Order: sequence, then structure tokens, then C-alpha cells
Amino acid sequence: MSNTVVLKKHKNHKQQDKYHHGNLREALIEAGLQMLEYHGVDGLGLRRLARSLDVSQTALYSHFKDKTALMAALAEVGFQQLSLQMIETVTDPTDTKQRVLDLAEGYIAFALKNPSVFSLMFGRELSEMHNYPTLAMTAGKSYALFSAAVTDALKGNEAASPRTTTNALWSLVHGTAVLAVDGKLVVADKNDLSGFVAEQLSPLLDVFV
Amino acid sequence: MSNTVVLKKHKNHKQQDKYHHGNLREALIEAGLQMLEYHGVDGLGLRRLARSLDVSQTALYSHFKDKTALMAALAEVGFQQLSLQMIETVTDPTDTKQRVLDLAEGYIAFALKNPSVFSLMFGRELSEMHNYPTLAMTAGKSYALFSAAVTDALKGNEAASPRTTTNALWSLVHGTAVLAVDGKLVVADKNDLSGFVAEQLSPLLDVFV
DNA sequence: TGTACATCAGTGAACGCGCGTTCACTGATGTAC
DNA sequence: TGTACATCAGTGAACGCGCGTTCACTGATGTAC
Repeated sequence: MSNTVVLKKHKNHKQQDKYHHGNLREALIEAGLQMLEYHGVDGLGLRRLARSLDVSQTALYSHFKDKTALMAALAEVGFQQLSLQMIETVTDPTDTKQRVLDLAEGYIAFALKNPSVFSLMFGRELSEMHNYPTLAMTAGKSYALFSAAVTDALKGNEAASPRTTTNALWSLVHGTAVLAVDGKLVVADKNDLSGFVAEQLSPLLDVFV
Repeated sequence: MSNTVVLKKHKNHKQQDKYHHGNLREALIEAGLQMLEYHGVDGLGLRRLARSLDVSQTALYSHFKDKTALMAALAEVGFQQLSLQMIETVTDPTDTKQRVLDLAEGYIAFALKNPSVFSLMFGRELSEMHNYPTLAMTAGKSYALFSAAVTDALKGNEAASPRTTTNALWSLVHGTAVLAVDGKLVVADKNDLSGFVAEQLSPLLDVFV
């Protein structure tokens, strides 16, 4: 997260905490992400959120212009976590094909773990993403991560266009994620996601061989 | 559509029409599909729908148990139209590889033309799809259409599992549709969808060669 | 043929709900002198 | 060091909104006799 939690001095004075929260922006984002997963995108309400933090229902207007701005912030954190999870799933960075597969697995794992944030990140609610430049940038970084891996893996294969191949593979991974989240593709063994991903993706991955 | 429009006799008596609509169920579905596309899934409201048909806001309870039942009906019609569009897009049924490609194009064309119905069909709102057997069946038919084509195309390739390959290709097509609908993949020339689909899918379609 | 009647599609008022946003405000803070 | 003050995070009441669903009802219909 770009906005790391900073404990203000006066957090020690219990009396004063009742008025100035001191950390409301971060608290809103954290609670918002949780509420998103518990109650779905439709269940994310400003009043409900404020209630859950024991704060007046308008307090958040000191930190976000409106509901959309809050959602954009949530989506941005989502993209940061997505990138993180993708990177963390990479086992051997030197094996270019395996790297693509691992990034894909991280992508899908994130979607399964955070289905509502995931759908907020890619859904129509925030289609005016260009209104939120930092969100667009953060989303771009996630894409670049995958794009770079695919391009690397294509080295030596002059026939395939990196851009087209990236988009095709991204579609494949994204489609798998979406269908798995919505329960249309069943992940047999939840503890062996990498097995599922490999099986699901391998028939089409021979592009690289 | 399974429920074809039947003009009742009394439709000729204008006086009486004001009370008995005579065709409300079909009218609700038609108007519902329209409202879905105009105002999005969240914009689909029972009261708004009733208003648009000049009917009391509770009239629809004579035809649908509740809002979810109406949405299930809308989704079912969606799947019927999806199947139709897929079939209509097939050019040469004997060319097994081209048939897969054409069905995919029909799938994506439907999604682009009916983004909100599409997201209703696959979204979480109706995840209790098993509560609506005819919906599940109709959805199954769309899947079977694609599955059969893939299986045919794989004839002679003993290595590939039809089921796994179907799911992988479906994910690819579905992912392309979703990303295109949400504006993450840009369709350059709207009048040449088949070109876009071919370019987007071809790098991964060598499974069949 | 004419009439009594059951059926049921559609009415209209009311229920209770949660929502996003505005507004004038107040209390706590850190800072400049 | 102590005090006046600007800043601004958070308050609380109020706005107007649309929603899904319930209920007792009524009007038009087709049918059985």
C-alpha cells in the first residue's frame, strides 16, 4: 500500500482519540476491502462503512471526494496486492515459460481470494478509470508484469507478436479467473491451485515450445 | 424465446386492455432486457420496470415470484439468444477449426451487444442458478454447442483432452469477451469483429493444427 | 341462449429500508508570536 | 514559555431518493349449467 499506516503521536491520548480518528483514510480502505468481500460490490455503502468504524456517516468526505473516489482507492490497493501476489508466486525467474505460468497462478489466486475487489478492479463501475491517474498507473504495472514475462518467453520465436500473444494469454488467464470465481469452472483441489492452473492452461501454452 | 407472444382475443377490445394487459410476462421480459442494457444490472428495478409498462408496481408478482425469478428469466432468454447468435455466426460447419472460431466470434459479438445481460448471465447475482433448472439447462445448451465443436476439431489428436481443451478455450473466449466489454481490450475496427477475434485467438489456436 | 360463479391478473396504499450528499457547525490540533 | 489563531477532521441533522415486498381488494375473463 502506498499510504502506509503512521501512528500519530496523539494516538496515545485516549481522550482525544474519540474526536480525531487520526488514521481514518487507511481505516476506511482496510474496512472497505473487508466489507467488499463480505457483502459484495453492491453491499459496499458509505453509511455502513462509517457505522463499522464508529464514525459519523459523513466523516469520510474529509478524505474522499465521493463514493467513486473511495472505490477507485480500493481498486488501486487491489492492483497493488495483485502485483504483489503475482510476483510472490514466481518460483524460478530464469525459467521464462514457468514464470508466465506462475504469474498466471498468482493472478487467479488473487481473484479467488478477493472476488469482489477483483470485479471492482475490472468492472464497469470504474470504467472512467482515466479520471483516476494513479489507479490507471497501478493497473498498468500489473499488466506490465505479465506482458514482460510473455515477451521474454517469446524470445527466439519471431513469428508471434508479443503484444497479441500477451493479450491472448491475458484473456485466457482472466477468463479462467472470472469463470472460477463465478463457479463455472470448478477447482477440484483447492490446495493444488498450481495443478489446476497448469492443467487448465497447458493445452494452450504450447505456443511457447 | 420459448414463450412466444400470443395475441389474446380480447386485445381487440381497447376498453378492456386497460385492465388486463394480456401479455405482461413477455412485455416484462422484453422491457427488462432493454432496461438492463440502458441502465445496467443495478439500474434494473421492479418499480421502474412497472412504470415503463404503465402498470402497477406489483403487477409483476402475478408472473414472477420475486426479483430474482425475473432476473433468472432474463438470463435464460439471454442464453437462448447467445446460442442463436453463436449458431448464426457459423459459416462452414464442415470446417471444424473454423467452426470453433466462428462460435467464439458469435459469443463475443453477443457479449459486446448485450453487456449487461451477459454479466447477469455469468455474474454472482444468479449464482444460485441450480434453483432455476430451466435456466441451468439453457445455459448448458450454450456450453454444449461450443464443447461439441471443440471435440470435433480435436479428432485425430489423441493427446489433448476434449474436456480440458474446451474449458481452456472457453476461458480464452470468455476472457476476451469480458475484457472487451469492459474496455480493457480495444476492438480496433468494430465492423471487423471476425478479424479481431481471429487475431486475438489465433496465437493460441494452434492446438488444433 | 343466458346467467352464476370461480379464477386470477392487476390495483393502490402502505410497510420499512438504506442509500449518497449538503450544510452549518464544533472540537482538537500544531504553529507563530 | 504561554497564548491567539488558523486549519481542518469529524459531527449530526436533514434533503430527497428509489427500492422490494405485503396486503386486502377489484375488475374482467371464460366456463359450467
